[in-house]
Amino acid sequence: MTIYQTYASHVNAALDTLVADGVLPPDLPRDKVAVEPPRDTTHGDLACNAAMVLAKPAGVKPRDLAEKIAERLRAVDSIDTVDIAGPGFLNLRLDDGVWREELREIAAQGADYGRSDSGKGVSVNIEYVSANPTGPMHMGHCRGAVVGDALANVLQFAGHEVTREYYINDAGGQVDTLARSVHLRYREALGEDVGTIPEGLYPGDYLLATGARLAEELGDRYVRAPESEWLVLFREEAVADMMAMIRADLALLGIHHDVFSSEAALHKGGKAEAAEADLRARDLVYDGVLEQPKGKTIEDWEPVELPLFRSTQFGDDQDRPIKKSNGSWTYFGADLAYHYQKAQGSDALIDIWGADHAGTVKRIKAAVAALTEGKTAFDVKLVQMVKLLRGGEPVKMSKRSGSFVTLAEVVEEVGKDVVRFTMLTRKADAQMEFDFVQVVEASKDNPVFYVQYAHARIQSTLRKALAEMEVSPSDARLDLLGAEENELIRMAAQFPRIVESAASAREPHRIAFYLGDLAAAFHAFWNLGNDRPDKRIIMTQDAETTAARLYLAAQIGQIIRNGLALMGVDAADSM
RNA sequence: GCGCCCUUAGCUCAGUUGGAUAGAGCACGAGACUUCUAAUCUUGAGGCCGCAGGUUCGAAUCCUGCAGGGCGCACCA
Repeated sequence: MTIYQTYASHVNAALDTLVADGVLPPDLPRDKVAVEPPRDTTHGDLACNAAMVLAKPAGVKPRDLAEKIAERLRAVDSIDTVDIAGPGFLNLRLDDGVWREELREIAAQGADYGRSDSGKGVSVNIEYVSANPTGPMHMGHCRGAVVGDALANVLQFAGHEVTREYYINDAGGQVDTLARSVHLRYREALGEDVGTIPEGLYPGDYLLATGARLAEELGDRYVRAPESEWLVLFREEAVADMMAMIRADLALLGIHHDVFSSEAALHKGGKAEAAEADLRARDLVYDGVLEQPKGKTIEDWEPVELPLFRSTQFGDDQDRPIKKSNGSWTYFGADLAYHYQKAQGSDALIDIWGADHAGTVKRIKAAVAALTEGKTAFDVKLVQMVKLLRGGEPVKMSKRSGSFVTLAEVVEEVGKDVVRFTMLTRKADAQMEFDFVQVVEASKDNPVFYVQYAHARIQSTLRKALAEMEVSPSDARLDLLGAEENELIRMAAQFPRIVESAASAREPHRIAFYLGDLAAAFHAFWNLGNDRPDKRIIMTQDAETTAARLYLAAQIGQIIRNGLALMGVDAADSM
C-alpha cells in the first residue's frame, strides 16, 4: 500500500464513524474523495477534499464537516497535525517517521518499487508501429514506436497483462507495388539494365538484397513470366525480408512485439467475411450509395453501391464502405475484422497511430463498439509528427529518391537511450522537434542528460564513500535526516502515484517529466552542500550521517532507474 | 463546407482527469566554484491560461458559441 492509500483508508475510517454517529447519511458516494500531495508543500504532506465533496449531499457546511473529520484523524498516531484551510481542505502533516519508513520500502522493493496491481484483471492489447512492410523504419515511425513501447511497460508495471502487437499491412496495393519493385531488382540482379526506377515503384537501394537473393534462389524463370505467375510469390518474399529488416530496426530501440498479425492471413481465415455477416445480421452493414462529399468536388465521381457500415449511428459523419467496387476489402473493412479478432483476446485495446490518421478514429471506434457491443474499452492514441533539425536547421528528407532519414541512422548517431528519452519529453499529441545537436548536449537544457547526470552523481558518491570512508548506505540512523532530506523523500514517494496516473491516462511522458523534477530536487540538495558543508552527503567526520544520506541517495537512484526502465532507457553509472 | 487536434510567461512546454496564490526550462537581471562531479545550484522580474457566455462551493481543466493555427475529408494505407 502506498502512503496515499494508507491515509485514504484512515479518512474512510473516519467517515465510517461519522456515518455511525449519524453525522453523515449512509451510502454517500465516496469516489470523488481524494488524498493527494498538495501542490504547495507549505500546506503539509497530504491534502484531502472529503469535506468539500461530501458537504453538499450531506446537507452540512464544508468547514463544519471538515472539523468533524479532522477530530477523528487527529487520533491517528502517525498524523502530527490536521489543519482546515480554504473552502474546507484537510491538510495533514505526517510524522517524519512515516517518510523514513517509505525509504525502507523503496529499498525493500528495489526494482519493483512503484509496481502495482491496479490493472489486475484487465488485459490490454496495445498495437503500435505497424509500419507498412515496404521498407526500413524511418523517423516518422519512431515516436509511435517509443510511445507505444513505453506505455506497454507502464501498463505492465501497473499490473495489466499486456500484449504488444504489430499489424502487418501485407494485403493492399502497396505490397503489390513492393513486389513489382523487387521483381525489377531481381531482373537487375540477373544482369539486366533496368535504368532508372519508374515512377510509382519503390526506388530504395534496400530492395537490392532481396532482388539478389531471389535471383540466386529462383534463377531466371520469372524474368519474362507474366505478373500473375510471380506476384504472390514475390510479394511474400519481399514482405518477409522487409519485416526482418523492420524487426532488426525495432531491436535497435529495444522493442520486441509479442504478436505480429498479418492482414493477408486475416483474409485467408475469412475473418472479414465473418465480421461482415455478424454486422449484417444486426443491420449495421447494408448496401448503399454514398453521397459526394460536400465542399469538395471529385472529378470522376460515380455513385456506386457498396456495403456500408453504419458508423453514423456511433457519431461518425458518414457511413463507411467495407468493400471496394471491385469486390476486395477496404482497409477499413479489414481493420474492423482485425480489431474484432484482437477484442477476442483482451479486455481493452489501445492503438497508437500517427496523427495523419486522425480522420479515421471515429469509424474504427464505432466499429469496435458495434462488434463488441461496447464491452471492450478501446483507445486510439494519436502521436504527432517529429520535426528533425540539426543545429536549428531543418533536416531535408526526400521520399521520392528513397533517401529518408532512417531510424537506424538516428540510433547510430545519438544512441538508443537518447532517442527513447527524447521521444517521451512531450505529450504524444503535441508536435515535437528533434534536434540532433541538442539531444546530445551535456547541459541542463537536455533532460536526457540531466536525469542521467543525477543518477551518475549518486552512483559516484556511493563509490567514493565506500572507497574513501568505507561507509555504505544504512538505515540504522535515518533519524539523522533533516527537513531537506525529507523533501526529497516526499518527492520519491510520489513515484507509485505517477506510474498509476501514467497508466490510467495512457501518458508515458509523465514518467519523463517526473524524473526531470526528481533529478532537479536531487541536484538542488547536492548543491546545498556547497553552501552548507553540514548538508553534504559525504561527511568525513560523521559516518552515521553519511550512511543515512547515502541510503537516501541510493533510493533516489533506485527510483531513477525504475523510471528509466519504464521508458526503456538504461541508467548511466558514470559520465 | 464538415470532422478531429491544438491555443498557458518573450520562446519551448508541464499542469497529478474539477482544487488552494497557474508551474518548470531557455532567454533577461543579481549571486555561489582551494567542490561530494559548478556537466550544477540559489535568487529576481515576467500571466486577460485565445475571446465571450454557461455548469458549481471551486474552471487552465467540463459544456456552448466565436476567432486563430495544424491535420484529415469518396473505394488509398
